[in-house]
Amino acid sequence: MNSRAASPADQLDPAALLKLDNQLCFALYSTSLAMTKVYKPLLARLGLTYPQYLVMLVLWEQDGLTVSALGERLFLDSGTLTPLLKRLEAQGMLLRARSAEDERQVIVSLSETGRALREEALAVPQAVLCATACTIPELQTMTAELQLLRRKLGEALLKT
Amino acid sequence: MNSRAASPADQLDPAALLKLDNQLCFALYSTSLAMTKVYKPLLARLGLTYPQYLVMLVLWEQDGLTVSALGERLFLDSGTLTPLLKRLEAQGMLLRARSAEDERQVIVSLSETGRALREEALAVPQAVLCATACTIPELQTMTAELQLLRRKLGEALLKT
DNA sequence: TGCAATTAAATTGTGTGCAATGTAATGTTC
DNA sequence: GAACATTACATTGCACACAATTTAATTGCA
Repeated sequence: MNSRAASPADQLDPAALLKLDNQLCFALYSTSLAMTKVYKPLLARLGLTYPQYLVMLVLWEQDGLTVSALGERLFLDSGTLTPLLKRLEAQGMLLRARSAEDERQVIVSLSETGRALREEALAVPQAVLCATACTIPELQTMTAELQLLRRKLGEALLKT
Repeated sequence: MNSRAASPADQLDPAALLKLDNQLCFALYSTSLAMTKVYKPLLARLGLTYPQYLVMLVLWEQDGLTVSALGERLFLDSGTLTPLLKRLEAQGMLLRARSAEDERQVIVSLSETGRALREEALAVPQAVLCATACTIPELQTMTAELQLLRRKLGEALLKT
């Protein structure tokens, strides 16, 4: 028998670590999916999916970014962004144009429609805030914790 | 001018709420994707994707569940699970069989291979724990917070 | 200058998520 | 007990994610 006391809740026991409800990864994964479901009806009114909304959020902050700059901001690659941006372009939300200085780059810029959509989007965070049933400080704390975790995971990935 | 002081960090300002880095949803979404990337090489050795791993975690806890019971546990529907389970079955990890009592139900049970895979999987949480560079209590706290948020979002979804 | 190495997007292929629909089995009601 | 509703799963279609590869433009360097 171990010198350390064993218990069902013991988080260092490999078997306990394997339980679904003890795993941060699953809490993260399932909560992220739940969040997307909350956004879905709100964004449907704007004609956007959740990843498309993220792209618009970035462009509303800074217009005229390249695909790779968008990707760095969102942690997504061209394989995800290229078709997504094409759909947004087809909807008339933005324009994609090869850069004149560097023909390899594609500059993504908002259309008038896309820029105007920001006004409609201003109501979205409030509605989500309400759905979370959390206070602003609670949300800020959790956001900061997740950003820190994301950074640590990113660093771990580099070492791989 | 408002009676309340305005500042760039003001979280009640609709424009500030729309900033990408102020949004919990994006922290959640991007961190969940980063977590999946950390799992990827670890699970590749087991021949599993991350959602497939989640199914195996559930079955290692309780074998012989129906598709809908698996779905309730993982917050996924049959449109996601059916093809995923078929792939796991094709890999020889599990068996799918119509229930004798109720022919509408499909019982999912581990194969010997699938049950044996648990031994290999025991090392996975440790490796992820290491990648997070967090202490166990930190992870437990964040997991509990996320589970609470998931519950609140689930309740908000019912009201829709 | 010439050309290999690098870089930026796009493309391809696989595997989810999920809404909407289909199908077959089971319950329910009169 | 026959018609109808409900349930459980499967299927279809669309939109991500992302690894791997391709294509085209730029850079670096001998």
